[in-house]
Amino acid sequence: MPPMSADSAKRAMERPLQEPDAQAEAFAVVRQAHQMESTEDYVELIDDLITSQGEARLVEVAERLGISQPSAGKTIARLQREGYVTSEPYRSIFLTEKGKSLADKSRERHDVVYKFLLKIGVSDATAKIDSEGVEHHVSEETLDAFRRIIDAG
Amino acid sequence: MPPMSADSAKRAMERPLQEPDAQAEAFAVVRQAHQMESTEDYVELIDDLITSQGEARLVEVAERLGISQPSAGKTIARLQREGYVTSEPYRSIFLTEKGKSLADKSRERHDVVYKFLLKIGVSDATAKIDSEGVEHHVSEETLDAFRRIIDAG
DNA sequence: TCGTAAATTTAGCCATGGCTTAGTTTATAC
DNA sequence: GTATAAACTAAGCCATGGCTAAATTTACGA
Ligand SMILES: [Mn+2]
Ligand SMILES: [Mn+2]
Ligand SMILES: [Mn+2]
Ligand SMILES: [Mn+2]
Repeated sequence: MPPMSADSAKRAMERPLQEPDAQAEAFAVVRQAHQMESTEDYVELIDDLITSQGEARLVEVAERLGISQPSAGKTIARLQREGYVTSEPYRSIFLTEKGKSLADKSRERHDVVYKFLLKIGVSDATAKIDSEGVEHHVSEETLDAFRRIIDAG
Repeated sequence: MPPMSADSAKRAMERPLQEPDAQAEAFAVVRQAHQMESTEDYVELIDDLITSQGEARLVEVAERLGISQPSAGKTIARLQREGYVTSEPYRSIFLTEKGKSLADKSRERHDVVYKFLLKIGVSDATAKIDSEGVEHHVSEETLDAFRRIIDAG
């Protein structure tokens, strides 16, 4: 073992390692969230497009995600396999019950995060950007804390 | 275009779509964050292990990430290719200057998120879990807002 | 010292989600 | 109605990050 610097010794005292199991569990939760992340973003976007424009076309989904049409199309195919959307070749995309319900849940959570960031003084542009990533990693407990602050005055 | 429900009409008014470019940019930022995410988690963990236990062994990195040793080993190999760590076969893992500096930056940001969650009333266990994911998606602007709240009273 | 256990590496599997290029179908404008 | 443009699909590439099984190296205790 190499010798320890004064700073390192101090940091080791103030910031002890977690239990291995607890730490592994936290990373597992993050991996699980990432597995759902693109599904959530897609169904939320599809639902928003249907609401705002009457239908969700692949070309618009791809443009708003900032990826190529074939990439978006491949993920839509997975979502169809998994029962979140339906669509026939060359036609627009629809949400199943399962997809609609996930979209509603995701939008609600996304909105809480977005409004919370605005509430604590983050700019609108930054709140939009940060909430797009953060939304997938907040537990119900944290969302409740966010809601309390949104509702406080 | 199918007809619109009353709820949908209301939602379309209250929650208009973003500009396509702005929305695409937000998703691009999230994808960029995800590209750095495992790198940040690894160097932060390796640095913590070196500080607390004198060295970082693959077996411990894998255990704390909750993944198999070969999976961790493969990512360590990438980190070495990219200049974040060094290690010789069957030996422990060291951080380069680049790796150490990323570890310090990541730990600082992680700690801000963790302390912020505690401050707004989230439990310790949940704060540990949520901060592990959220840390990668908070901008400097949002971190400053978090710091203000941590420092307030 | 030497045999066994632990740690590490190697090889190869899989899913996801990016990409480009080229072909096909549908929509539009004249 | 038909030519052209737009939208979509098909095929195939790549990197990441999971996994298991098997080989190899190192560490350790008797
Ligand atoms: Mn969202
Ligand atoms: Mn998102
Ligand atoms: Mn994430
Ligand atoms: Mn993390």
